[in-house]
Amino acid sequence: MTTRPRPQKDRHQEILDAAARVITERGLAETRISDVAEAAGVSPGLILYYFESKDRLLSEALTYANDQFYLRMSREIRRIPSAKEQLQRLVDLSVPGYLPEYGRLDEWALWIEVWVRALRDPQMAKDREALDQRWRQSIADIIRAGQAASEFGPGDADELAMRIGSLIDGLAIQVIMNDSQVTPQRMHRAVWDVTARELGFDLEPAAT
Amino acid sequence: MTTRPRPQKDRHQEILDAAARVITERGLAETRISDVAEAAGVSPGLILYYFESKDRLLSEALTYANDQFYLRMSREIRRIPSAKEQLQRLVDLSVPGYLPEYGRLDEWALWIEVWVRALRDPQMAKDREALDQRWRQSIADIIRAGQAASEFGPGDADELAMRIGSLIDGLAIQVIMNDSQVTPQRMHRAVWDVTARELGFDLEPAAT
DNA sequence: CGCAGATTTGAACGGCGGGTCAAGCCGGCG
DNA sequence: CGCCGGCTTGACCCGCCGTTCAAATCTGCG
Repeated sequence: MTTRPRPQKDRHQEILDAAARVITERGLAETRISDVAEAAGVSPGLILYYFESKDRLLSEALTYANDQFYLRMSREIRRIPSAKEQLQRLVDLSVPGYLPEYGRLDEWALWIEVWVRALRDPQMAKDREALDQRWRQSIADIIRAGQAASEFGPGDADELAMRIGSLIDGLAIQVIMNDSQVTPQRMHRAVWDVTARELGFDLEPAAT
Repeated sequence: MTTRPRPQKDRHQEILDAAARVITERGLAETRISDVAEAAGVSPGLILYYFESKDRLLSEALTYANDQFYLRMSREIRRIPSAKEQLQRLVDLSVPGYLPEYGRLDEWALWIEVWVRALRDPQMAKDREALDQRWRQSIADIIRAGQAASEFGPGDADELAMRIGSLIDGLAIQVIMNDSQVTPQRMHRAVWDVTARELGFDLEPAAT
């Protein structure tokens, strides 16, 4: 009770990581406890020792993975000084498969699993909303910063963030699905183009 | 062999309809054959008499349902003479829950199930791409018609269709998820607003 | 009416996989 | 060194559900 806050945290995280990997690979529906155990290099029984049920494990793994994803992106963007370049970087990172070294296609696929699950699982619904809100928020923050620095034109930052974020979501789906019409490059151009128009700047630095 | 083209088609469709209803209600993952049987008012065995496996049944049901959805919308829009009003109607119908009498929230949810499944099922991936392509196509057609009639400004209709369609998708997800920030009204305004700007017309008829 | 084939039923099978548990293991502490 | 409690194992249990199948029913036709 007293000194047990973080000792087993390792296992906890290891399992969540393993679960995220398995879900990415096999899909939520096809993920078995034994798969996660194998991926984590432990016995199936141990999984249920750390998580009270398969459902809880999978839910936690999904939010955990998306959280990590966000944190990684967020950390990187925070370093960049100019708002416009921050936004540019955010767009680059938001296009699945655009930067080869980053964000493999499958990571995005986890979002879709989250959505499906959120349709029925109230906890997941709540988590999803929080995740999305934070995402829109960071876009809005960049926009506000850019407006303050006169890099962008005026406009309701939250509204603009919603629009840009949603456009990204909608296009990302097609890209993840490997749609023959919607390639990463085409998505990138579209997003950046619309962003420029909505924020009222020119898009000289077209390529990255 | 000779006179069997359509006699059992009834059952086939009845079952697909039932399956779509059950999936909408319970979610793909939780749908059992016996649920579909019950919903269709037949015995479980019969389901497997008409469909070679649960998987096939569910896949077919998903594409079938989305197909119906599209057909319904398409049929209605074709009646409208002006391109701008066609587009307006399309937007109205595309916002989940915007028109109370139409397109219940759950119908949209089927799309998400399609996406998840398409990630792993090649047949479903192919169907999904066809469905999406047709959808973008109809938007593009309206745009082209509007441009020909000088209702809209110039621009690559396919590109514009992709952008508008994707924005709709991205926003619709949030609305389906019941996001507290993204209400149907707000989505509607955003879509129509962006559409107006991209197509270069004014948005006097704001409300429907 | 009686037969053939298609349709429909529902009981039964079989495997899969989530969850349980009794038994070992291990590290620290007295 | 030996004990204690948390950690870990893997075999086992058990219900669920997709699928099969033999039998019942129905349909139209001669």
